[in-house]
Amino acid sequence: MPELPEVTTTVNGLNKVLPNLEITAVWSDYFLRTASKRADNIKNKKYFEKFKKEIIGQKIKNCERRGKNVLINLTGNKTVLVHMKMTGHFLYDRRDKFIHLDFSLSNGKHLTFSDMRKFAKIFLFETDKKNELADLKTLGPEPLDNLSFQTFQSRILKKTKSKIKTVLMDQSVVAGIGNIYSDEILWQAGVRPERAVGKISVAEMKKIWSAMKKILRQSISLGGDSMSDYRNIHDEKGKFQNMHKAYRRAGKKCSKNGCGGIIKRMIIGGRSAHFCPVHQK
DNA sequence: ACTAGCCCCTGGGAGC
DNA sequence: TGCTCCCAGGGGCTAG
Repeated sequence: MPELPEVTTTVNGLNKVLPNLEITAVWSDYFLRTASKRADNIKNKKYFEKFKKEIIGQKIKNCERRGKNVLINLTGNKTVLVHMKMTGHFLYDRRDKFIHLDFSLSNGKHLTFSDMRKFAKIFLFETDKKNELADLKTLGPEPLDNLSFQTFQSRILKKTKSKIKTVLMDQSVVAGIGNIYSDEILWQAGVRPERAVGKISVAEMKKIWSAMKKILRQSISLGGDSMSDYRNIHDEKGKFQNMHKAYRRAGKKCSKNGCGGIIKRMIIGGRSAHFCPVHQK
């Protein structure tokens, strides 16, 4: 599912093909069977018509990532925000069975959005109001943006009683980490996902901090994780799923040297957590 | 202010 | 073969 490395991969791909292209038409069928309760989402037909009218004729300036959100900056002080949620991904000049949004571009090609489970959240806002946008201003710092250990630790420790996995996945603490990477980070750091944050030592916290940076960077270098539906904009799979040590490996041997543990699965905060009961303490 | 639990959604896999 | 049931889960929302 798209977490920081996958969204980064998508945005890097989009920035290679989209800048300076004009949006000439927009199509969607999101609202056919899905009536969004939120007025500001293209799943709402009225909103989609307005969205369409406002972006046709605008040029794409560039794309950026903030947390798990894709921001497509357009001319005319407009930005499209896309949260891909579980199964969403952009495709350039490609289609698949689950296209629910299609931008026609001035070079004759299409930017499409595949979203099997239709969980995505997509809306338009005024670029200069970015700092006031609730979806963005509640996000914590970017883990790969010179996030110091001191800052990381102090943000984590605001939730002393909460479980470390839940806190790592809390977007207001640190932005961009979801279920896959929280499992992998904690496996690497040797810390159990259900440990209360307040009972984690400074040495362990440092291991979590450095594992977070290492693993996110490693996944970006592998083009992200395609165990589920994620594909890059050319419909190619990433390779991080081949590196999993914990996520979805319940019942398999822990691959840490000399460990001998068997990966276990448990539910934490309504999400499945995977960990090694031997070397993760 | 916190958390637990439901909801959105649909394909894939297991079981019969 | 084909049906039913369960599972995947980010994040919004509500009830407690």
